[in-house]
Amino acid sequence: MLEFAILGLLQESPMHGYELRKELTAKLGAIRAAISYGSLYPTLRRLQAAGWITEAAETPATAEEVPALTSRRGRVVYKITAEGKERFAQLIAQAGPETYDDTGFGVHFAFFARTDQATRLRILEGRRRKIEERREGLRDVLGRAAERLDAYTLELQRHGLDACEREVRWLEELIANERSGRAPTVPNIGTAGGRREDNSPPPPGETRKERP
Amino acid sequence: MLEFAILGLLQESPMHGYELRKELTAKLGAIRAAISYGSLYPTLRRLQAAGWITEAAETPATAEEVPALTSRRGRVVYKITAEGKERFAQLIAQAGPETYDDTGFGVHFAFFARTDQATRLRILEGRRRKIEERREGLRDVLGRAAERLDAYTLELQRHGLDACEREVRWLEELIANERSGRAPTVPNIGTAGGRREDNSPPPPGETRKERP
DNA sequence: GCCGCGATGTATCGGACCGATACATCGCAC
DNA sequence: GTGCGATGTATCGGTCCGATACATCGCGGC
Repeated sequence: MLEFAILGLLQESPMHGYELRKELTAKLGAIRAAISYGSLYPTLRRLQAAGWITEAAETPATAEEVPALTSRRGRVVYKITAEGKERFAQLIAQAGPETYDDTGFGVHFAFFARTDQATRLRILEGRRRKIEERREGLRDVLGRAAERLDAYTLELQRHGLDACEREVRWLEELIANERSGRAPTVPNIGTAGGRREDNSPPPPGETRKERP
Repeated sequence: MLEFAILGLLQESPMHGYELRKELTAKLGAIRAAISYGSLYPTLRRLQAAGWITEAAETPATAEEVPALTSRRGRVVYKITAEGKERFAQLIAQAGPETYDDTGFGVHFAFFARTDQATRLRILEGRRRKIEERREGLRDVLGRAAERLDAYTLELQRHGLDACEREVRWLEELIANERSGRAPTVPNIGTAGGRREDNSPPPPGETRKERP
């Protein structure tokens, strides 16, 4: 999951660890609290070892060989490699069952702008099925085993059931939107500078559903 | 978290691993999918080593020394010890910040029937504060940094914000309920048999809020 | 009669991720 | 001129998951 998110973010612009964490937190704020350095840095090292990202020099090589003492350990900027982009595409393509749990779905959804429409549809439907299953489970418990559970546990189930029903409706809307081609996709993705080299789908224009 | 849930469940009745997992899944179905054996069994061993649970013999000692071959490895039933109950009470009392994240809160809430009212209130308010913070973060992103993010990411944030607002309202209701003494607490907790030895609060009678 | 198969049941292993902790630099307010 | 919060990199122990292995039991189909 972290691997996927990092590769996705670094395609927008090179970043160092701290920045990466902030962006990740902003982008995934709806899903999870904040990713930990204890997983971020090891993952970065792993991705680098695999050749999917590389370190980019911070100061543009004009340093006159001076340091050696004070050992000046500046920030380490990472950028994605061609292999990394390939890897990211591959991770999108093989969206498996783990893509449908809460975190997995959220992270994939956050990068839907870099995902082709067919895969978007597949993921949305997989997620819907999973939530429907959870919903049925909760209904079963609330129906059959209600008297075995205390009032607080029941209230928890009710709240969970409510959230499930709500998410299914949300997913239905998104699926209908995808099918009709009016996906909520925004044109400009990359950072400032106007270079446009991502494989995002053709932008069919802003479409927002109005809330009644 | 798992430790807490196991100690809580075993206070209702002795159980073996498989059963424990099923009950856990039923009770926490609204929170998480299903707990893994890869964490359940090691945790059971840890709790046993700490003296908080013990193995209870499955067949009531009438086995006539026969086995030794076929090695008949039957199910292992665990029951909580007095120290275990103490540990559980202690875990409730020291409900810290980790109690307010999604999983932690859900698990604690599921055992509110074994939690005193003051602690229930403290946990509900802590959770509310945490969700309010997340909500503010999402509002910030949707307000200030909206143009930096693509339409899918924005939609994710909107959905998350909606869920936050809904949960805050839910928590407000629960808090008001607690304050007025009309907590949704059910009298009989333990398994069949009528033994009543838990420290649950006095049952003020079923109180259900009607949905308009 | 026996064969498969799904439910029941215990267990381990590698890997992902978290929370706490440590430590260093920079700018700025007091 | 000094403390302090933001920026920044890094490790360690521990929790939990997912895959996998393996054994038993009851039941229906052939």
